[in-house]
Amino acid sequence: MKKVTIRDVAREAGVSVTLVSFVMNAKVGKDGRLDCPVNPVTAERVLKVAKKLGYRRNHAAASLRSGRSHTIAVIVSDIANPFFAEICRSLENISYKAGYTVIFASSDENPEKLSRLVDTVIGYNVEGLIVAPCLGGEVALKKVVDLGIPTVLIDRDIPGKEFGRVLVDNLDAGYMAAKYLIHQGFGKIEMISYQSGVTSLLDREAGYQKAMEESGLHDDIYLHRIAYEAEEAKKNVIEIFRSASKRGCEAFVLPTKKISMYAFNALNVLRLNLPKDFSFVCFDDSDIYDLNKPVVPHIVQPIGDIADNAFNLLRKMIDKKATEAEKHVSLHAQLVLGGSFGSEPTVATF
Amino acid sequence: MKKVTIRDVAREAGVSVTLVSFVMNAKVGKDGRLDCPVNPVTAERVLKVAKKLGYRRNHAAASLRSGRSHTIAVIVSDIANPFFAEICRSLENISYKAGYTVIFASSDENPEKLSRLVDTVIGYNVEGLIVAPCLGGEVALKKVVDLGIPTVLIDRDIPGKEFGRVLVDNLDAGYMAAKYLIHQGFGKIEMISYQSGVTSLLDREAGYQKAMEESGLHDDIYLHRIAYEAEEAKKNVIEIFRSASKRGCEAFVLPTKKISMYAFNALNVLRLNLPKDFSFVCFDDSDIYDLNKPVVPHIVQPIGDIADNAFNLLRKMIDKKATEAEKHVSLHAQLVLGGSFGSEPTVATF
DNA sequence: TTGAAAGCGATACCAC
DNA sequence: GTGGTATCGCTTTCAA
Repeated sequence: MKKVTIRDVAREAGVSVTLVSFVMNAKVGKDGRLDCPVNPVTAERVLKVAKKLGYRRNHAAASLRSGRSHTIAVIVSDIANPFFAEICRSLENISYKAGYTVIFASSDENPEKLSRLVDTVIGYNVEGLIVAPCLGGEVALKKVVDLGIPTVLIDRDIPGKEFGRVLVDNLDAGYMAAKYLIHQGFGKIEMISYQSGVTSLLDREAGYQKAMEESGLHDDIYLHRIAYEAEEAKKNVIEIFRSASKRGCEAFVLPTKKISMYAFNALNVLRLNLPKDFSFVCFDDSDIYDLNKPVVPHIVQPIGDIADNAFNLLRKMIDKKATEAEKHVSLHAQLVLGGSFGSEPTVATF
Repeated sequence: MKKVTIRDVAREAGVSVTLVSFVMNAKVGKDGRLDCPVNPVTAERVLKVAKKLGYRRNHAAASLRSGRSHTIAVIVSDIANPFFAEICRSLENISYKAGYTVIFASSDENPEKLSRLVDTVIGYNVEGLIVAPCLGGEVALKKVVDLGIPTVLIDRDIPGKEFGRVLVDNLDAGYMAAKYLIHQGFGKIEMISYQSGVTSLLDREAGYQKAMEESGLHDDIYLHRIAYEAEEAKKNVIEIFRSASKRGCEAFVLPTKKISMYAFNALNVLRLNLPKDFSFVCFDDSDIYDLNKPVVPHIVQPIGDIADNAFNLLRKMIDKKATEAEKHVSLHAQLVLGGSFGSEPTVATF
C-alpha cells in the first residue's frame, strides 16, 4: 500500500490541492461546521474522499513548508525515575489533547548527551522544550534559548533570564516535613542528607533548619551527610541509627526516596520498629510508605500540577504571550498522611 | 538568531550544496576519515564552516526528500507503569546509539487513542513501531502493517502474521514461581489472579497449574479470582487470607505487583507475618520485596533484553532482513531471590 | 469560494 | 571529485 498525498485526494475529489489543504487544516467551530473558506458541500466531499483513500498529512512536508511542527520536546535527566516517568505521562496527555506531539528523551545525567539531544530535537523544528536539566547542562540549554526556542525548566533550576520555570518550593517542603514532626510532639528531630547536595536537597535542609529554629529547637538541629554511593550510604545510615536512641533522637526527616530506603533497611538490620522506636517523614512515593501501619507520612511533588503548568507556560511562551511574572511558577509540595493503592490519599498542607 | 541552511554553508565554504550534503551525511570510517567521495581537505573546510555557522540538518526537509526519518515510535499502554518506563528508557538509549530518534506515546489502554496516535506517528514517517498493544488495539495496528510499516509487539500478543514479537514466556514464569515454592517444601500453594484475565495472566495461571500437576499436587491447586477494582480486590484478598490457614494453605503465587500489594495489605490487616505464616512468590518489582527480611522472591521480566531484542528485530525488519523464525522472540523471566538497592540482585532460573 | 504556482531545505540523479 | 537541478508533499500568497 503506497502513500496517499494531498494530490491524490484533490484529483479524486475533483478539486484543487489548495482546497484539500484548507479542509484538512480546518478546525471544527462551535456549531460543528468547519471554519474555513470552503463550500460546506465541497468540504464534506473532500473529507469523505480523504477518509476513503486513507489520507494522512505528511508531517515532514507540512512542517518544512509552514515552519511549524506542533511538536515539543521533553528532556528529563532519567526517564526510568518514577517521578520523571509520571511527569512524562502527564505531559504526553496534556500535549496530545492540545494537538501537540511530544518527543521524549533522557539525558541520563550526561551533559554531552543532553547537548546532542538538543541538536537532534532542534533539527525536528520543535516549537519548545521542557527540560529537567542535568548537572552541567547550562551550555547546551544556552544554545537553545539563543536560537529563540522557548524553554521551560522543571525539577532543577539553572541561571538564565529567558527560561520559563516551574519549580517546587523545596525549602517549603523541608520545612513542612520538620514542622509536622514538631506538631506531633517531637523535639529531637534529625535529618539525613547527602554530602554533595544539589540545590533541591540544600533547600530541603534549609527548610528543616528553619522549622527547628522557629520552634526554639535550634540546639537540636542534627544534619547528617552520608555518601552518595549506595553500599557506603547504607552503612552510614545504619551507623546513624545504631547510635540514635542513645542521643535521644526521636524522629527523622528523610529528604529523598533512596535515603528513606536506606533508613528502612537500617531499621530492619537493627530490628527497630517504626512507630515505636522512631518516626519518619519521607519523600517521594514508595509501596513501603503505604503498607506501613500507620502509613508513613511522606512529601510528594505535585506531578500533575508541574506538568500542567509547564505545558501551559510553554504554550504561552511559544505564542509570545508569557509575561515575565508568569515565567516563574513555584509550586507547593504536599504532605501525604494516609491512603494507599486504590484509595484517595489524605493530603495535608502546613 | 536565524536558521542556517545547507546553502549558507555551501556559499561560505565556496562549494556546492551537493558537496555539503555529502559531507554532512558521511560516516566516519574505521580509519577516522569520512567515507564519502569528497576531497578530505574540502570536507574538512565544509565541516569547519558548518560548525562555525552552527548548521543543523533540517530533519523535516531531509525526511521529506529521502523518505527516511531515522525515527521510530514506541507506544506503550501506560508510560507511568514502571515496567514500561524502564522499557522506554532502554529503548531510548539503544535507539540513540544507533542514530535513531524515538517518539514515545502512551495509549492509556484506550484503543481510540491508540488509533489516533498511530495516525500521528505515521504522519511522522516513522520507519517502524514498537507497541505494547492495549485491549482492542487490533484494528489500529492492522492499519499500520497494511501500510507496510514494520511493527514489533512487546508485552502482549495479538494475532497477525506481519508482526514481529518479543514476548516473555509467562507460562514459564508462572511455572517457575510455583516450582520454587514446591522446592522449598511447600505443597499447599494457592494463586490469586483476576477474574478477567488477559493472556499474560492466563499463561501464568497455566504455568502454576502445570507445576502443581507435575509434582503430584493436582488436588491442591487453588486458583482464586478476585475483582479488578481496587477496593473490592483488597477485600477479596483479605477474605482469602483470613481463611487460608484453616485450609492449611502455606504459600501464595501472586502474579502481578498490584495483587502482591493487596496481599501485603492483608497480612498487615490480619497481623500475619511473612516467613512465619506464609511464603510468597510475587511478580515485578517493589521496594517492599527488597526490604523484607528475607527478601521476598519475585519474578521479573528481563527489561533490558526485551528492549534490545525489540529494537534489533525492528531494525532487521526495517532493513527487510528478518527471517520468519527471527520474528518471534520468546524471553525467559527471572526469579530474583536476593539483593536490594545498591546491590546486584541474586537471580535464579529454574 | 476556488485554483495556480512559488517555495520550504534537503537529497538524488545525472552530467561534467 | 564536484556541481546543477528536479523533486519530495505541503502551505501560502495571490489572482480569478
